[in-house]
Amino acid sequence: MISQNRITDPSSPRGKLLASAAKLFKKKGYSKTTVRDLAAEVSILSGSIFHHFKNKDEILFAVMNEVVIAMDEALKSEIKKAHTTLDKIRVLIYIELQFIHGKTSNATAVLLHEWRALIPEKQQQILSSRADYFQLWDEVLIQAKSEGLIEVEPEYLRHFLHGALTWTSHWYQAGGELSIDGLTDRVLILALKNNIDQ
Amino acid sequence: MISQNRITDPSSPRGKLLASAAKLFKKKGYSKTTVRDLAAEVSILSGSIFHHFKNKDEILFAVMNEVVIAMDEALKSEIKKAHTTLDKIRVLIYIELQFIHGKTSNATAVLLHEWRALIPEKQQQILSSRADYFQLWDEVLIQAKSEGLIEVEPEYLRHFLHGALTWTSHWYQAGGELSIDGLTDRVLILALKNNIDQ
Amino acid sequence: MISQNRITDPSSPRGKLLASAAKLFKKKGYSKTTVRDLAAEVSILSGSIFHHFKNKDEILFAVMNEVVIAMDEALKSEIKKAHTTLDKIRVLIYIELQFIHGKTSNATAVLLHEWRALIPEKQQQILSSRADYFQLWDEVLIQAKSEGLIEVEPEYLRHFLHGALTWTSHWYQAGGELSIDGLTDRVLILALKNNIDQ
Amino acid sequence: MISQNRITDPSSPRGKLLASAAKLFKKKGYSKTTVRDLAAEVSILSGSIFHHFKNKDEILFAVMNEVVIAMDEALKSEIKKAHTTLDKIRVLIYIELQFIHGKTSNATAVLLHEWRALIPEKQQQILSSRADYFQLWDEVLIQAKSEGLIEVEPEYLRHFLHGALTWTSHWYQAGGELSIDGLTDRVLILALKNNIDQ
DNA sequence: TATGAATGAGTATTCATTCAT
DNA sequence: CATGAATGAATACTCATTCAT
Repeated sequence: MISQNRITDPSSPRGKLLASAAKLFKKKGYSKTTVRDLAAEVSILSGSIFHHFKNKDEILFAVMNEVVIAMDEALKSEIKKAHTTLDKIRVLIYIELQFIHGKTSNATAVLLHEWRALIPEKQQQILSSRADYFQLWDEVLIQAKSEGLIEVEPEYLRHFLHGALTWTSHWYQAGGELSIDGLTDRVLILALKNNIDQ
Repeated sequence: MISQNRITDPSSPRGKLLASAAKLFKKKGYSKTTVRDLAAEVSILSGSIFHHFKNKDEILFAVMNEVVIAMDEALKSEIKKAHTTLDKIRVLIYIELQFIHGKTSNATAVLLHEWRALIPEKQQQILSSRADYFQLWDEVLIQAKSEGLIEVEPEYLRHFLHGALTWTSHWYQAGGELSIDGLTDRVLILALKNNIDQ
Repeated sequence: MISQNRITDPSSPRGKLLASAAKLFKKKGYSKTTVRDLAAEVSILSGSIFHHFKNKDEILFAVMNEVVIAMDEALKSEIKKAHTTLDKIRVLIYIELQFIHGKTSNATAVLLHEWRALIPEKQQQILSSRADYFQLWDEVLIQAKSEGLIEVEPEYLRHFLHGALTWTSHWYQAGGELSIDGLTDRVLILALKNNIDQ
Repeated sequence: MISQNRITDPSSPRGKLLASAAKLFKKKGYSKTTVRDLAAEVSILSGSIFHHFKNKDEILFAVMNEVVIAMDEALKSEIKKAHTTLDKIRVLIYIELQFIHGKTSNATAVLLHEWRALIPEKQQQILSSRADYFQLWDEVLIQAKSEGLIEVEPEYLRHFLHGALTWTSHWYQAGGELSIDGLTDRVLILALKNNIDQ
């Protein structure tokens, strides 16, 4: 589903490093993950990390940046396939949940929860990469508002949904009794103006 | 509005330390706030901090614990004054927003965003203090469900709302064009099953 | 048995402090015993210690000095009562064991084992107070040598016996199957030239 | 004389660190020797110490452990070469004096005098390594007792001699008028039952 | 590219001591 | 005399980063 353009080959040393970094940053937090931890995870010595990344910041940035690119590409690709505005809203929610709970959950968690660990300069870079993604959300929600599908102002709704979705990483377990589709359905109910019976 | 039982007197040395800690932990993050930073903020020397708290962990815990207690007391007190279930749902949302964006916003931000920095043992303590607060939410939402006011299962809805509210700290600015009351209204729309016209 | 001249009254605040200091210094070592530990032991606050002693060094010095004085007085007094040289040697050994394992064992242990913790200047003071005590040992042993009671040179023998006696604090338990008298007998055997049958 | 199995190569960084640690721990005591002192002694920076040892405790342990191993090996090897029980007793004393006053005097002094500075858990490890050494002493002394060479019970005698020998570090100067052989002779006189004329 | 020893600035924490009350 | 909050220098230890091999 997700195209891998501009994404490091996961079987390369750099790719393995990024995957391990995402895993450890999620598990222990960025600041508590040492470069030595990371080196140990990929069975090299700490000094060798710096042949692949200039410094620890760069690793965090790369983890985040790759997931940002992947999310944007995935959303663009899936939105195209959706024909009604309702379907498009569903895609917005579903893709985000897929990233949070699917194969890229580690990197996505890092993007969402280690934001402040990133140095401000690089936060800006990520934000501008992420603008496209939010733009897609806004387009769909503005259309939905004009169609009377939603009630709350699109910008506010985007923030509300983003918050609700992000927070699922703290309580939702993929593989439990509630599927990601089921979860998507419930979030959709929140978003929509239920005036008739949807 | 908020009773101050079991809360450190804010004019005491300990109280000042806690307020400054909340401010700095919010601004720079717990792990990047040094004990020296904190001491400088209250114009004492770093060693003197340990006259008031056994270690840095204890400070984070105290900041969180006081806000947990205050939230619980505030919610209990306001819920009592609300007569309809609809009013009660509004109170759930309003109180949380008040804590996130009002006078206790620093401490509340720390509670919500520095969770992982807290050592696991103390996370447990906070969680059990917080159980009361969540219990209040559940009681109201279960009642609302039985009255047909909401559609999504109460537990899921609580998580969605909690996420949406928490996330407001990243984008909403109190004092802007949208008041906290206005913000509360919008969140309420999400929560409710709008079958007639609310 | 031990006269209390020049020794602090044990029921006075200073006396209680010294007794507690001896106890703690023996148990935890001087450097690991904090002024706060000591204050807690006598139920005062740490700042109050400095009304009784100028600094921590002084406490260690006082503990040592009092036991040095007491040992000297005890030995002088008991030697007088011994009539033969053999009896006197026995007294040398017995008194030392009595101090190491009797009521003053804490302070004696501190004197013997915390020597290096004392600042050099005060080590000199203790050494000169202790000269009298060693003088008594030397007088007795020189006489013993001239009578053919011992074989090894008196000065060496004094060191050997002193080492053997000091070391008993690491293995001998008063109140066990071997009494202090029994222990004295065994040390005496070492000291004496057993040419006939002692 | 001393085989170096299981002993760190003294020319390696770790070996140099251990030698310097032994020297400083003897001179100033363990607790008064700072990690910075130690680093300065080997001309590295304090942080680099922790490249070789996990913490300060480990350094003390390593110093003690190496000398314990060396003493055991030296004693085993020399005891084998002694044919009579009398010779063996002499070896017990001589080896201990060699360690206390010979090339390994620093480390041996640390083993004997910094015992309490070692954390209890590691004291146990040293004690169990040291059991072999004491076992050799006991075997020889028990044999000596059965041959009528000594009078005092072997276990007590071991403690007395150990104390007397340990104490020599406080007064005996190698290279003075009394040689280590001469010192050994004097201690031997203490140990033996001099019934005829030895 | 990988190693691993060394760096050096930084961290939380300790503790004897002071002093206004 | 006692208090207890504050001091401030010192401590062990951490860790991202460098660099000769």
